[in-house]
Amino acid sequence: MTRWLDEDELRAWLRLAGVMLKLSAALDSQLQRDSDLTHFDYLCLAMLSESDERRLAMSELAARTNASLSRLSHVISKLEGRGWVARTPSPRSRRVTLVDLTEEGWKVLVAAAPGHVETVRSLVFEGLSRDDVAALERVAGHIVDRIEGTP
Amino acid sequence: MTRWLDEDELRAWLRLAGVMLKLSAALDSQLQRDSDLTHFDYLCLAMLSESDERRLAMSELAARTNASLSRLSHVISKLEGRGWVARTPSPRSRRVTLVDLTEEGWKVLVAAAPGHVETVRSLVFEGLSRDDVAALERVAGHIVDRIEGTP
DNA sequence: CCTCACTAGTTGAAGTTTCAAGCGTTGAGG
DNA sequence: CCTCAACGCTTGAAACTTCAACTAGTGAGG
Repeated sequence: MTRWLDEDELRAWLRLAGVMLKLSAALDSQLQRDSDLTHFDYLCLAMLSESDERRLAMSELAARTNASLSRLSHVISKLEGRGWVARTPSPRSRRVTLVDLTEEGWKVLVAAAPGHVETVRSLVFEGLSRDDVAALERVAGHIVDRIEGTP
Repeated sequence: MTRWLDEDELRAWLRLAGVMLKLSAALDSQLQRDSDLTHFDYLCLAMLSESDERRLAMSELAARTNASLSRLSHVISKLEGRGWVARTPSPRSRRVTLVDLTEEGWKVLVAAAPGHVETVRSLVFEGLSRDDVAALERVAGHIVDRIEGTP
């Protein structure tokens, strides 16, 4: 027997589903319009910029951006084509590919960041109390944990 | 001057971004595996099934599924090809297209629902308190409202 | 009545993501 | 040493989404 969602859960679920569809669309469209970047492109550049030497192995970057290696590989090829990242073989192991953020890529990220952060602030955090932010972190963390615990 | 996110906001934001990427991927993959349906396909069938006469105009369905008309049109063509929905011109206005859920489509939805609900329950609600559910609804509602208020 | 801006929907191409298959590398066990 | 399964990554095709352009119908204002 299926345990259906009760009334409260259903309302919460529909809103969460709305957030997933609309928020990611809104972020994509702002970044696309202002910086010719996908939200996922942005995430890649941002993760690289925050790592030591601004460089990461493909697998590590895939993990940090929650993406499949295949998706990442295609996107990195695109970004590489634009000169924003560069692939270099790892000296450590010949099957590892390292991705570097180039100076160009860094500039693109720096130029895109303010608009993106502004959008996130205005769509998500504006008008949210401290408690709301804490609850958001707690609940979102819970969901991510459950997903990662169920492969 | 950009107002950056503070520490708490940043943590909450990274988790929320994780939810958007991972939860929708998880839902898609469960539905794809078990019922050969996209989460968006499922939403279309579900919205139709809950409406009067199991029929809606394209625009109305687009609004309820948070999709562009173009995206919807392509997907409805696919579902129509499988015999799960049918397009009929509206008697009210010749530019309106109505979409009906067919008997076949209804069966597909009924077959897919338990597994989908089970997945949602297990990834989202299992282990969440009443208060958490309320907070989720409140915060998610807040975000959706802000997006809809900023077109 | 017209006109014209707007609405509803479709379409094809371009861009993105997934899927499945494949290639070379590594390392644990025999 | 070998072997072979697992790892890290890439690739091409298929599936999906977006984008821009387009058809056609509607209705408010003149």
